[in-house]
Amino acid sequence: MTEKDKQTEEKIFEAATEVFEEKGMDGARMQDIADRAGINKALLHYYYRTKDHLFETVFQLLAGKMLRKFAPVFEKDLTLEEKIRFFFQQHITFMQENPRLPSFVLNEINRNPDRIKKLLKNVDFKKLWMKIEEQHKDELEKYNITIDNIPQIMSTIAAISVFPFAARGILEGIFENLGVEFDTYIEERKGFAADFVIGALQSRKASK
Amino acid sequence: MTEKDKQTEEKIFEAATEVFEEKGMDGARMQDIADRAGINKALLHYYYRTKDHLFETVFQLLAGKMLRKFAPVFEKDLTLEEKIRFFFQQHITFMQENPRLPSFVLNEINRNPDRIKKLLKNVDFKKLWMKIEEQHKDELEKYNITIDNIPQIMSTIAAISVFPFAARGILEGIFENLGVEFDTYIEERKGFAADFVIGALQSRKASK
DNA sequence: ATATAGTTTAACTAATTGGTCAAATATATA
DNA sequence: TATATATTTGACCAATTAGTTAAACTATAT
Repeated sequence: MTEKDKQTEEKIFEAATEVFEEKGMDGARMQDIADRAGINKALLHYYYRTKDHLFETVFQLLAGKMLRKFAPVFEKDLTLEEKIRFFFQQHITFMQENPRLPSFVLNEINRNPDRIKKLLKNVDFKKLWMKIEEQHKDELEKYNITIDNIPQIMSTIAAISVFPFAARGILEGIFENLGVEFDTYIEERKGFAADFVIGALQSRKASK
Repeated sequence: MTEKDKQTEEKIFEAATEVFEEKGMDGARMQDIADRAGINKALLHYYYRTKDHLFETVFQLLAGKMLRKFAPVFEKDLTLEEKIRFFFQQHITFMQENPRLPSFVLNEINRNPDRIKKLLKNVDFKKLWMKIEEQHKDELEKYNITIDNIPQIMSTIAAISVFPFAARGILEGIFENLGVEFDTYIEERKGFAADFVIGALQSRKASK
């Protein structure tokens, strides 16, 4: 009972994830989700009352999963440069396994910005910054990283990691023209991104 | 006649642009577009037979406009570093004026990758590379930029420019937490992005 | 075995939505 | 002015879609 129950609920969740990632909230059809889960539409509504409810459940879990991928970086006992390498390695690998996730999450947040608030309400960014500050005091000074420029730097790191997946359609279109494989490009990117960012940070030594 | 004709067609196009950018193809409603254009739904269908036709018209024009913004960079007679500064300045300013465009275009291409082919079929990237190569031979050598790493470098530049708009919802959510204004962040970004990329490229001198 | 509670289904409903049509109105042309 | 042509409208249609319902089925506990 509980066994079968979980099986069905799990099947629904996986099917819904697929369909929502492919088609988005508006493009997704409950019938399509039911079909992929191998069940009947009424059963779908039995488990998740409405499409909105199902979407919200799927979205919050997926978006949370994606955002949490940023967290372990702050915990590890590594130098700043090692952390940057570690981050790109982990984050890009995660997106290789969930290639549609970034585009889906970004888009649905843009379409309804309130959704992000629920996810971020437990995160205290000021505290996070203080943590980094005491962990990497001298490195931050060396690279001239301050609370004032951290939004630019962090968003740049995120951009370099996430953008290839968010813009996959365009990149694949261009790469086709050039004879480049997207998968190869992504594999290379883990190292390239780290080198690029570390290089840029090192060049900041001079300033200040 | 032709006057009023153009007025109506223009009004429809503008309304459709707004609605499609906000809601996407699937979320957009013909009634909503008609309302915003101040006309009747039947008239909408009189000018653009179907929703698909209207969408395709709007999409091709907007996406083309966005992609063409990358072009002038290759024409100008500037040093490579000047070109990088010029690009971020121009491109980010353009997106300030069309803030929903990047997310819209990226998303609709991911949802239907064939759309990009029509846009790129007249662009010869190999030729473009050869052009850059002869314009900036020594600079490319100095920064160790080759045909092999150009996809990584170009996509990184695009990422740094486009990502803030594609991820605007999330960034605004985080910035709120930090007391940072998105508009200020974007204004700063024009310079920051150029410095960051040039710094990263300069650090590549050593390699090779 | 049988009563009970949870599970699954086929058939149905109500609302939304893209698209049509015939009639009305404005505009240009002869 | 009269006629043809282009534009605009309100009312309508057919298809799709989220959600409901009542009945059938299954497993478990007594």
